[in-house]
Amino acid sequence: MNENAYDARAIDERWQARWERDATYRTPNPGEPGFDAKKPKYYVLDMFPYPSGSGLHVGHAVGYVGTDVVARKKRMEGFQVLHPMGWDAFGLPAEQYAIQTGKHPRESNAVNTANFRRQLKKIGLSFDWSREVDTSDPRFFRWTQWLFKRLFERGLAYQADVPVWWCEELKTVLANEEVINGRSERGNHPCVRRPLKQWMLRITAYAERLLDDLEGLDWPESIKSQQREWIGKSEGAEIHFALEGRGSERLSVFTTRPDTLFGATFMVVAPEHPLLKSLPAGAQREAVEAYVRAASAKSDLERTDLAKDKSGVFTGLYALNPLADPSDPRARIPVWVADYVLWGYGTGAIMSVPGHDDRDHEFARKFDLPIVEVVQPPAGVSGVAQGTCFAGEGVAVNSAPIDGLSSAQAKQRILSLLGERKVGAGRTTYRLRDWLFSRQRYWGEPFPLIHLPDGKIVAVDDSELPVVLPDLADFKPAADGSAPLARAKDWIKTTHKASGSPALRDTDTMPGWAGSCWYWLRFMDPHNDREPFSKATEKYWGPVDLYVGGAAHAVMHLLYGRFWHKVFFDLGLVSTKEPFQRLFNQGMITAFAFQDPSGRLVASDEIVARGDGWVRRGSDEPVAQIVTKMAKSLKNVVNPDDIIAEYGADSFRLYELFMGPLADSKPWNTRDIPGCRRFVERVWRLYVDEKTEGALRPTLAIDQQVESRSGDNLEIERQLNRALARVDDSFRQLNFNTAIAAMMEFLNVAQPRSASFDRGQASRFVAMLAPFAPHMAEELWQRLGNSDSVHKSAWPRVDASFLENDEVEYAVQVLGKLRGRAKLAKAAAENEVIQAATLAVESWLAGKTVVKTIVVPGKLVNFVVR
RNA sequence: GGGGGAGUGGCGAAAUCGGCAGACGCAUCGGACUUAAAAUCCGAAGGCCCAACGGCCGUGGGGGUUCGAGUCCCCCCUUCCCCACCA
Repeated sequence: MNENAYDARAIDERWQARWERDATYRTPNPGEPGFDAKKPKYYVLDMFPYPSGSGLHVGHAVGYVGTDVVARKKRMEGFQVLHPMGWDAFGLPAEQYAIQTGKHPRESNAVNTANFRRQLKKIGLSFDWSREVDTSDPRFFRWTQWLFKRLFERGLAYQADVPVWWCEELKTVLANEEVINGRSERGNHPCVRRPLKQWMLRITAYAERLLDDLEGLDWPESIKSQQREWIGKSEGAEIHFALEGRGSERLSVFTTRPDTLFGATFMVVAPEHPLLKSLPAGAQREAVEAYVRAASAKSDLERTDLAKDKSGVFTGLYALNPLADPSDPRARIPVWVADYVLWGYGTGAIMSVPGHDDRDHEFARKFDLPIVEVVQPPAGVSGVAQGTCFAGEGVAVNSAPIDGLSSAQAKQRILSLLGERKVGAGRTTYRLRDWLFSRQRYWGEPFPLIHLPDGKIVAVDDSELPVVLPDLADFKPAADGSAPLARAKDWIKTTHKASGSPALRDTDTMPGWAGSCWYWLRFMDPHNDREPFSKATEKYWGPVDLYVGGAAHAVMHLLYGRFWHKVFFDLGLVSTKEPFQRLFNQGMITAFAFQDPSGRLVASDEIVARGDGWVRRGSDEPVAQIVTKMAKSLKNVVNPDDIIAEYGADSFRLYELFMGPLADSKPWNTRDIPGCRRFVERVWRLYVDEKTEGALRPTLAIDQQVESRSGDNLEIERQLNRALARVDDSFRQLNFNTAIAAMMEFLNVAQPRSASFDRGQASRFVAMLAPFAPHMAEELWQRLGNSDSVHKSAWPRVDASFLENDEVEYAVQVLGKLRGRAKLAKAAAENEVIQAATLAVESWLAGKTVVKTIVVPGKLVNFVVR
């Protein structure tokens, strides 16, 4: 085979092996050999993957290719770049697989991570593999446990009896976030609520800071707003109502509209409210008990789905408006129970103001309860007087102490009245709940906690970490919900180091999120066996400068990670308040799928192209092309291995980026890849003559210094600088599609002028290409006679003097429509421009009067005529 | 119901500030090279009308601002993602 023919596989393999041998992408830490304190740092991080059994598909890879391009360019620009990769290895799927096969999850994890590592290496990603971490490795989770201990010591971890989501199929407790419409997020199995003793993390203590600190972050606005939504801060008041005939017992409610207090015509408590457990015997009590029983049997799905149709029962109790004149009959308010009031939010009880709250309005209509107007809407807006509900702000009416005040003033007034009488106060409530942090599962970090004979729970000594998982043959949770670790009888028994007394280990494990709450810190100092990471490395590397991943993690991972990070900040372990300075969501890679006329999906491998459409193989039935997620069931999943085998890693990388901006979701189309492959080959032929022996085209072998450029060489130089400027620009929005287009345009100019393409230009173009097509760039760089890696060379700089031509072409418009063109010197004066433009559109101006002339220098002339 | 995106050729997409819509690529068509094909190179191509010169229309739809709108404003439609009785 010809030495000079482009051979993607040989080039990929040669340079991947060389990079590995030379540790080209190894990044030293402060104090290590090779560390250069003068260089600025840049930490570019991918959301590390869960190493599933099915391997990477091209959708996972797009983000990794994007960050790789960033990392490579930053290195060339003189930054010390931290760009690591690892495995988020604990979690349910590995365990489910283990239950089915009887194989230890550790084994399948080793197989899966090996496969992921192999796939990533084939893409030519410049990770510093010496920093690889695996959250299921004891050397890693030792520190997850150590950090949990710090939370525990701070009182941020506590045990509580909570009604939790229990999935019978998975035999586990799930977090609120893992249950969607009453079914498990993973597997879509039905879930029910059930009280169990669980470990909770007090994330609510950080709600305010998690909200406030979003401000300074360079994150997509949509993610910030999702986090704000999730934290759900609302300001209002807690008001205590006395209960008729129940002595000092109070019913407390939370409201954001204390100004509507006098419009409360009934109260509603959640079915779980303790007040309901002490009702006097009688018909009301029986009705309430029946209602509560029915409500608890309902899944959340039913409770929310039936939202349109409100249900409820009168409890027989009356509450008393704390600010009303007791002789006013309106002061006596009936208390109902209804499941539209949620026990988990606020106080689990509300004052119902049907005139000014849509839900209360609906309830009042259904049960024929009185509706009183206490807020007069602005003129022209309909309200209670017109038989509708008005939820906005207006002027208080029918509310003796505040009549005539605006809603805002009225709120203040009511708050001070409540304060004076000690029947309420301002209160801020968050939708965010404490985080249910324990699982009754096998494949997770054991809690580093032990139970003493006196019932106390204490952490094990730091020297006893890690608490490793016992080896089990059966990983299944028990039918009663107890954890699999409870069956490891020898493992459970231990000794309290401080007192020497016997103790039992906690048998719960942490949820899949635990490792991902701090892994970016471990990457900074992955081999440290005295601490999770040293202060010096954190001070140097933190925070993450660019964090790239899917929007799927908008809330949970990013909120949990921020929470832990803030705790670390308070403990003095980290020097920044926030872990991720810039967050970027890559778009989803979708794929084409096909639908038959009835709308059913047809697997892609059953489709053949016919004419300008598609038909199902072996039939004339036309099918329509649609865009969907990549899914096994649609048989439209694309594996990068196959693409790389056919086209090479560089063409694969270029296509991933050329499809569109990194942030956009866009459909994969393997048929488009040859365009990128062709680009790669054309670049190759610009440097290498495939028919002759030399390593380079003869013109490039000569190192000619160009003093003053002219002709084709000048044209190439201009296009090179234009391309470089566009490539530089593409790093702001990570729309590398435009960078690649610019390099293609350069090629279209340089190729026909290859005789004038000089060595200096050739070097700069290879350098520019290096982040995108690193293998071929390295090969050409070497052929240009360099001994060091192109990836350690300096990023070329734009010479602005070549960005513009001396001659510019003006577009000439008449009444805003393009009618002609005029070539002019760049420096041409305005009257010269107008003169030339007039000439260019003479026939369009004939017989008309020019009433106005607009000149945009260097671009356009527009004549407004009559 | 609420929040956030998106809608541009047959397809993926470009288009700093409001200034030549469709760059770049795919597919398509034509040409060169070849015994032939592939590859490669050169060229055409938004739609409609026209023999042609050329003209008209055109960025989901309808209004508006402007000399000029894919871009700004108002209304509407479609679609994707997230949250959904949070008082």
